[in-house]
Amino acid sequence: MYDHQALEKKWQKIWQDSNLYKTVEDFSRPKYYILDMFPYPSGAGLHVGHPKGYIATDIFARYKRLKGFNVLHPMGWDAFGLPAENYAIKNKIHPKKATDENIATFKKQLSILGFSYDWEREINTTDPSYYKWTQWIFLQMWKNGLAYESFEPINWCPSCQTGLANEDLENGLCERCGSEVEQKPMRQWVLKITDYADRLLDDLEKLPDWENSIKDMQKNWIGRSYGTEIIFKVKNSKSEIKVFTTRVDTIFGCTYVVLAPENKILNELKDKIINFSAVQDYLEITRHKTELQRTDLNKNKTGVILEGVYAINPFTGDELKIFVADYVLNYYGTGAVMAVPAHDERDFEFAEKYGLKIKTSIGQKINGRMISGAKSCFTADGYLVDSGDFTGLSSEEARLKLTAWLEKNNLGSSKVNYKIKDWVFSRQRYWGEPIPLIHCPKCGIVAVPEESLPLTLPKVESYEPSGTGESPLVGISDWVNTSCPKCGGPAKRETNTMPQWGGSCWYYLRYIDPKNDLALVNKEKEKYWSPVDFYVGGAEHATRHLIYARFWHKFLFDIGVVNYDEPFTRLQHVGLIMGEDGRKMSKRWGNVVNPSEIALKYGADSLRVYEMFMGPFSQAVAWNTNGLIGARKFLEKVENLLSNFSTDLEPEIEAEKILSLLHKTIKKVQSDIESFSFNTAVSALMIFVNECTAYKQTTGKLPLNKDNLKIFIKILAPFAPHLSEEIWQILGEKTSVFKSSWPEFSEDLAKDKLINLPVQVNGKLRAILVVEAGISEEDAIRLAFENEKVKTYVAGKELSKKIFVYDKLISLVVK
RNA sequence: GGUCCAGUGGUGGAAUUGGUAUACACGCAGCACUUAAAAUGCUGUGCCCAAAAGGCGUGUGGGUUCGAUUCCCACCUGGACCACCA
Repeated sequence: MYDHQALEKKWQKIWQDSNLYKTVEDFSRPKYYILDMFPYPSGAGLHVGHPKGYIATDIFARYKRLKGFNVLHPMGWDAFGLPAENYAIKNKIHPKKATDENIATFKKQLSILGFSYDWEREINTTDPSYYKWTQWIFLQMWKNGLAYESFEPINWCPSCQTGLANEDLENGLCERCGSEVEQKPMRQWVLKITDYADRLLDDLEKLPDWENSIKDMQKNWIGRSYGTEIIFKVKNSKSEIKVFTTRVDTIFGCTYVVLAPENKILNELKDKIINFSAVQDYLEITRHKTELQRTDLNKNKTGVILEGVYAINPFTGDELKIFVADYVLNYYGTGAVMAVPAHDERDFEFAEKYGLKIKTSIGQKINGRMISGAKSCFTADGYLVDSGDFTGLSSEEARLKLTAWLEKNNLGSSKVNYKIKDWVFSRQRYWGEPIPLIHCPKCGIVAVPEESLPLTLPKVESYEPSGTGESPLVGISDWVNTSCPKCGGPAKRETNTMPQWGGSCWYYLRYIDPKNDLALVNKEKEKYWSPVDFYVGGAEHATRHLIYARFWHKFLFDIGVVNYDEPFTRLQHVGLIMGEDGRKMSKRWGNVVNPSEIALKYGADSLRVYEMFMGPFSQAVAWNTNGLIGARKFLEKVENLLSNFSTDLEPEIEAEKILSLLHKTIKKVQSDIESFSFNTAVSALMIFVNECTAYKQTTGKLPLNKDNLKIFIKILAPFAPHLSEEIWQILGEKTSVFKSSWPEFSEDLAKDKLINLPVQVNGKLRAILVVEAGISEEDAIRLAFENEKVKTYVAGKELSKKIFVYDKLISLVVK
């Protein structure tokens, strides 16, 4: 047993007093920038799941320092956002005060775990000297036409009283409070992320060290699809209906056309629609539906025919019925689709319900014969049937030829569509960065001059949303009423604030140069430290933070602020730690485990080792206090083995086997840290300690001399820094183990002299030969045949095949 | 419905350019120490069989191979993300 509390406290103080983790600006050394996704400092404090990623990056940072790298490993706070604001409303406390208190709690909790952050670089997104630059970036985007004002309907959360981006929804519900989101036309600021959609997608190729799962999620989210835009003329009218389809090859099966309820063309056709009042009734019903009701997959598809108007199929000249139906979304493609019930399930469902014609235009070739006229809907590619001049072509060929025909006749063109929408970037709430724009009745929208940034948040009496869809800032007339920077006349400030995701889009750049008041980041420093070499955090950020940050970074690259157009070279996501009951840790289930309590009771080192040992890093695992005790026992064994070293006999013997094991362990731990396989690294350390303990028990001596024991402490140190530092000093060292260097292993020593060589007969394991490594095929086979066990299986049989895999196995086949 | 990932002992998991399946840890059982318990140490622990020998065994079924947890095909189950995206 060792007194972890005293020991950990002692070393944390010494490390802090000696500034051990201060980043040195030595540009001559190779750098390594390893970053955690910075936390939102909530009132609830940390639970044991939060530090999992921080422990991993801490181990990695310590390892890289030992390897001789100049390491940047900072921490900060993503502190704007709704929870602090809601807390402020409830308790009448300024959100800044609540935020500062939470940060203090978080920082204390983190410090107990012994992380090696350079706290001199701490940043806070709510600090005006920080958000000055968030505002500055916004202004650059605005000046470059990437931020625009829009009045389109957006997602509105009635409970949070704010507009939301598409990314902020979960199954049509507000991700934060679970309320049903309404579509509400709002004045808002939007960032043109769609301008970067292609680069965001294509440049994923530049990121081989990102996990595929995250890249796939981003690809999905961006959702690029290649297709064709087709013009359907409206009979006896100048109006035309544009549709987007990826399956132009099915167009000869098109039997009607469907418009989204919000499609503007409805207004154009108004006078021709005989049953317009029925149509209006339908639009009214749709308007009152929530997004959730409209997109519910189980719902019955509904729609109304537009009597008296017909669309013309550009290929066949057929007159097609036109419907309005809310299964067509106005915000994707053109807000209108050509319906091919024979080859699209949604259209099929709709056509069946309303008794519409179903016409096959794609068939399959089976055994060289065309099979067409499938009874239900056939959605795969095939060969065109009943398709005029295009009959017989494959779907793929047809798409090219049909599109070419449309282009030639000015009836359409090839077109790319994206699922990703422009980013709704304004919130009607208080606790966010003010958008630095001014509305002047004469000059229009004018930027706050850069030299007067930051535009700070004014103090308000009440943080309640105004209830009118505007932020509480509208009530601060002193602040709102200002003069136009251009003409000097009276003008009003923009009262929307930025969403929580703003500050986190570029924070990793600020750590490089956190106190610079003249620039976002000094160019020379940026060139040295950027990009982030390794970024670790939760997978829930795959389609928000990580897309947003890549977008901003590319923009910053385009305007020359950064020197490379991708911000994060390697990305690793951390798996959740679930409660002991297998459920997500939450107050609601009463299964939250507090890391500070665990660290005080069992030691920070035990917690660190356990969290790394639990299972594969990226996988979700349930917390288990017994498992934690196992990690604690391992450290006690280490302590027991080495801390009373000075009273032990100085070992003269170098037990050969254990020396070899030591070098194997260095090799294994090193490659496991590099690949983030901490669970097997810990296991290798345990195996080594078990062997030493067993040796000591039988001989009463340690199997290794002091220098070799020090090597072991070096590789243990990143995992259990406090205990390792203590033993390091007991072994006679005066400076920190973290000022030493990572040990080199000897390939020669790490190799086994004797190996097990399994012998299989007819695919079944029959014997294991212990032989010298590097044994020749001839010798190995001879030994195999001399083996009694093998003899019983091969005796009297004919040998038909023998396989020898060098230092791996022998496989004999007999008949 | 789409995209992706995963199914191995009582539990967390290990092993993949195809080569001894179950490392390491937890749990459990037995033993030692103890008046006793805890702690600690030792031993055992995939299944069938009293044991040995042997057989079976990595979700299910098939295939390729001297050899498959690993590769291929089909299916089942679970998870993550997205979802009427035309």
